Amino acid sequence: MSSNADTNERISEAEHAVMEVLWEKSPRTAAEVCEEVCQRRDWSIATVKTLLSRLVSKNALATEPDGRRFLYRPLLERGDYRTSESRRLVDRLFGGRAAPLVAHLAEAEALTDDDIAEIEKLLKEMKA
Amino acid sequence: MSSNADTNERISEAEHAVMEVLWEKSPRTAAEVCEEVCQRRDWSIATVKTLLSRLVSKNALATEPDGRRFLYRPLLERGDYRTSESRRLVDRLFGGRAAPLVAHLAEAEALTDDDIAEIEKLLKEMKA
DNA sequence: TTTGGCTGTTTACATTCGTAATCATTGCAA
DNA sequence: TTGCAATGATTACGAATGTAAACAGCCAAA
Repeated sequence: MSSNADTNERISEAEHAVMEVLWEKSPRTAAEVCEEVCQRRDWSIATVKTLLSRLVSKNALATEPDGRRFLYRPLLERGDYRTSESRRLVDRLFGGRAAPLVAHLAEAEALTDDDIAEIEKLLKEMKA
Repeated sequence: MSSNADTNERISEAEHAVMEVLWEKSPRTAAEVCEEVCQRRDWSIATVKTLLSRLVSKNALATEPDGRRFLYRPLLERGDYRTSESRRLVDRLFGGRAAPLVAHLAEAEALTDDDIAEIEKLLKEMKA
């Protein structure tokens, strides 16, 4: 069912990159998060600290003190985030219906044969 | 195959609302666009004019003079926009694979039975 | 011919976002 | 004990966005 911390605030793309790191493993310090993303995104530690703060004030992350620094852990769950972002897209672009999205992906050839097979299997299982 | 005006610039959500109106029917004047969205989004005509200008400078709309006003028509195609936005989401949230997105929608119960039936039919047709 | 509306253009202004630099505190090494 | 290094907090600042108001040009009605 997935939980719900009241994360009404919207999470930006840069913030999302930080969330991904913490979803993968948490809790972590700011420095540890930086180790994971700073090279890839060409960020400085300062940037990471800013993003962490913003995520804390948006209630997407919780902190626990560890000596004189913080350990950060997600409050917002990855599944919930995926759900809300997916829903936003479907609402905005496909009138709220998911089927047209899949149709579109199919037409746009964004689906490989493997994807198609996989999705069919998924749907079959769903109905069972 | 869908065409390609070089619309590199990102289109914001408010701008997208304007695009939808013009995708539905074009060309239209600023006033006509306003008729369609101003109530719904609680915008003034001034806002619509700003958005139209920004879309023109982003190469998403073309104008043709009609007397002393402009008629606006889309350059960016709806299908292309949907494709790029969908791809963005899939890349950002699902590692670039569409199947996990569908799986997620299914798990999140964002798919109705009708959706599932419809998607199955679509996929079946695709393979044919 | 004057003037009132429309039109597009220019300017405005508060928020959010991306990306940091600086500041203040504090525990640890010398 | 004292100064440095690490860490969170505060401040910064330009670009994009949402949302408009002000302005300038011009056609049509009076």
